[in-house]
Amino acid sequence: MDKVNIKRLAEELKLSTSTISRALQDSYQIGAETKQRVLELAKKLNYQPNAHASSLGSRRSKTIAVVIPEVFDSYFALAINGIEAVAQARGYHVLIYLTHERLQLEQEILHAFQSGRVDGVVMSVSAETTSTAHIQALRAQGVPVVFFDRAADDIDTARVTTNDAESTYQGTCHLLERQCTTLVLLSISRHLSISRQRIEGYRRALAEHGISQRDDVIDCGQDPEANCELVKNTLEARPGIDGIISTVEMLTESAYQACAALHLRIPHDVKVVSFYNARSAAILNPSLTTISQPAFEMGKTAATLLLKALRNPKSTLVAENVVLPSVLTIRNSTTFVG
Amino acid sequence: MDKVNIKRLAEELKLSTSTISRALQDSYQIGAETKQRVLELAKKLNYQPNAHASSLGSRRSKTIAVVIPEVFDSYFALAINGIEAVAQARGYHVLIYLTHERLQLEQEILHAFQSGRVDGVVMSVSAETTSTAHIQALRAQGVPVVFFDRAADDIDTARVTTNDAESTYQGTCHLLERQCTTLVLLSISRHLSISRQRIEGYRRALAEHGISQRDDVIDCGQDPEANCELVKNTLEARPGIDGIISTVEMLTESAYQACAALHLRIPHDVKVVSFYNARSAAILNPSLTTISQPAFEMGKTAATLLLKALRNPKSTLVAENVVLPSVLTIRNSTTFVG
DNA sequence: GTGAAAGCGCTAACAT
DNA sequence: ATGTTAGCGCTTTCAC
Repeated sequence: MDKVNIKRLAEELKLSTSTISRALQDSYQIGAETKQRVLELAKKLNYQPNAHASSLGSRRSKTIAVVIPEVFDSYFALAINGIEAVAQARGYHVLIYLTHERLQLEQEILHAFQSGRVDGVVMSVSAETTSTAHIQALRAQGVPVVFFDRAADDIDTARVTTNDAESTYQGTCHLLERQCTTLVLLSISRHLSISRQRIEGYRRALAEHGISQRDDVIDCGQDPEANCELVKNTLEARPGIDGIISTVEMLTESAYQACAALHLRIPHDVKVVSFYNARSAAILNPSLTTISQPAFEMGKTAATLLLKALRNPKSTLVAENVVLPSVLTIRNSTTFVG
Repeated sequence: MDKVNIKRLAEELKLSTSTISRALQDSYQIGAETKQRVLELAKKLNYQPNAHASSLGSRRSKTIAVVIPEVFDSYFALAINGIEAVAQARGYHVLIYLTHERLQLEQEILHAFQSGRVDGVVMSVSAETTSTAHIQALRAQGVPVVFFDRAADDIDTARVTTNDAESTYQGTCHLLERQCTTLVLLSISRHLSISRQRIEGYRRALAEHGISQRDDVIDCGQDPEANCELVKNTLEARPGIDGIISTVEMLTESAYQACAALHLRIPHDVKVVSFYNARSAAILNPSLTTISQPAFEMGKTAATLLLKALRNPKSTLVAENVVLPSVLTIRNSTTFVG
């Protein structure tokens, strides 16, 4: 029982390996009848093409990499689903790499991609990513990169984002319309483009309502407990706060728990709106007013753009910006309580 | 500017390609000084080894596959983190495949692994997986498979599970101790080993409390709305129900919403305990009593077992069963209300 | 429409 | 400690 490879098929059918190869690729040069025979024997012998040999020979791996900070938030979990859906449909494989929000890891990962392991990359930059030379270097090697959600501003490539500024603006306006007078915004990593955009939308809403605040952006970290403390301390230090807008799903928990610890009732004392994608929003205590990003679609779109670029050899990925809007869903955490 | 490969390095240093190859692999046969020179030039020229050529030549891909049903539940998201953590630490790469709970997809995915694309597989079977020939076939080809969470009973290999029966038993006892008299258990796919185990633990608890019930297992599907309807209909049809135990994170939402729709108060009218891993458990309305699996550790352990097996060529993966206990955390959804 | 042959870039005996 | 030499299994010109 020899291993079944292209050579074996060739021998059995008294054809050359190149004919077999072409037949398996459904090449137009091969006669229908021959194709038929090849496919039949391949199936009969349970032939499985060696992916590495194929990649080596063709210089295309049919593999894309997904580089993301974490998979805790529902956002990235849902985005993976979207990416995987289109990849699977097109016969592509998906390698997952987590940067754990560290620039150095991100650099190492991308650097290694120069080996040709992957044909392209779909990524969301880490919270630490200020310098982007590693991304540029990869692109210079001809590996296309598509950003989704968290993009690097200074790189001209396709990106799929949501209307960060606008949706935060809407969320903030919503709080203000519900009679909030003093707000705080929970943020991570201010040099992240999306963070800045969200803050900008927030500020614009405040400005339009004639409100000027200072020190109203709380920079949180990765540790939920520490963040909870941070929020708690802020709420204690400035008792007037009656509205919280959280820009990350993870921070919702900290906001709720900080309020609980201080016996502040939501929405009575403090109203909360959060970027949030998990279905649990509806069954929180109280149910949460959310800004939810179309995570699945964003992943799907990013992967689609990448695969499209991969189709023509001259992988020309133009600086295209697809914006998929988030939706504000009003629930009890911002109910007006006269 | 030629492409920089091992041959190029060899020429520049006037060494053979094999010496370069060995030096790069830190072989003991190579002199320290030579190694030094090779590594320096490699770095200087930004040499990146071609992963496919390497895999082809060595017949080892340094890649493992993760095959899971979905990434919606926090469980799998957390498990991915665990798997990725150990893979990254050992220089392995992680390919993600989603079966979307479909046996056919799972079969196709595993079948394709016979090509040598991956060195091993960490998997959780789909809800439809009754036949396991595809898994056996892969193992027969010498590709080791480690199960985590959802294992196939009839396959003798390493598996990492939680104490499904025992923890469900505990959760059920907890409900009974809180004076519940009529329970239902929300399940998916009864032929899944873990489902059966959980049901068994549940039944044992009931039996020990002298309770015999019928038709108390509700078989849910993948659609949250449909599941909600199902739960609602059951609660309506049998008004005595005062305790729900949900065996899947996703079903918690359906349980909560069904209760809300019927104006049943949790925990007053109905108490709820659920397998649940998301941090949001603490801020649900009411906060949820959970049985939480050590998801990250389970992923980590499964990957560790796989990589260990991969180290010795004779990939002997014995039928070893690592059980990491879940923890019951009591919150308000099961508070006793006299 | 099919075949011959030269790689793809690296690994791994086998030599020395 | 280093070199020689075959592959690994497939793709892809270039012939016919």
